Amino acid sequence: MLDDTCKTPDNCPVSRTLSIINGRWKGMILYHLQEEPRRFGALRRLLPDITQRMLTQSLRELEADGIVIRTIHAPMPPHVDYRLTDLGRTLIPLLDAMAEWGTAHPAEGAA
Amino acid sequence: MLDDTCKTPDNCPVSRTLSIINGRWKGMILYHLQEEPRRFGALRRLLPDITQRMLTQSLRELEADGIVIRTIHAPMPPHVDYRLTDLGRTLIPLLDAMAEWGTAHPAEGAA
DNA sequence: CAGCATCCGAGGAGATACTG
DNA sequence: CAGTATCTCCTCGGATGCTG
Repeated sequence: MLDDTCKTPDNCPVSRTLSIINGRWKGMILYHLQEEPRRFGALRRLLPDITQRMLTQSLRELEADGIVIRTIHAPMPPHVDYRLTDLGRTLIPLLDAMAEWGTAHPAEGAA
Repeated sequence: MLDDTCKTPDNCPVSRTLSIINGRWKGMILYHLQEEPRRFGALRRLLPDITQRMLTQSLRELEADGIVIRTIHAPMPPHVDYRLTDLGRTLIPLLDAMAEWGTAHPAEGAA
């Protein structure tokens, strides 16, 4: 029974989980990091409409939450990649479930 | 392979799923509607910090997305309750998974 | 009881220019 | 290539007051 802990977002596990993947892009970034590490430029190509600013900011926040790790492979020319941490990997079933739900229920409310 | 459909939030099933439960309160509202229909005032008591404005707005958006149904049982004095639709009920496993994840991983990144 | 109308501040998010 | 710095807009969400 989580009712008692779900009076305010700060105490609610559901809200805390959501707060990690909130924002316009984080879900998609995590989605693209599921299979393999990706370079900054690779993510930009996978998400054509994201700005560098939002990609950097989103990755930094995910890093601060312990979800992704940033690895510098070469300083010059710059070569950085991002991969899921072990903690981040535990989110994969959740991402899969969301992808599945979104695929199974495409905008039924808007019909 | 969802990679091709996940270039922009509008096309990404993950993002579309998230867009339904986005915002500060929707996850918690849905959580409290899992078990039984709730009256407006009951939800306010379950979520002491939410404002009427945000509760109304969140419920209206969930209604527009086909996730909850608003039922007027008596016009005067007003008696309204909210319950999950069949579509809304399909979100329960997702909510459970999020609650479980949030419980299992309490702010590890902030450690 | 169950709302609606209005105002307002904080921060999410985009565009653009510059850098090691 | 992989960023940082600024500027700006706009939406989210809170506060308050009023209503059938």
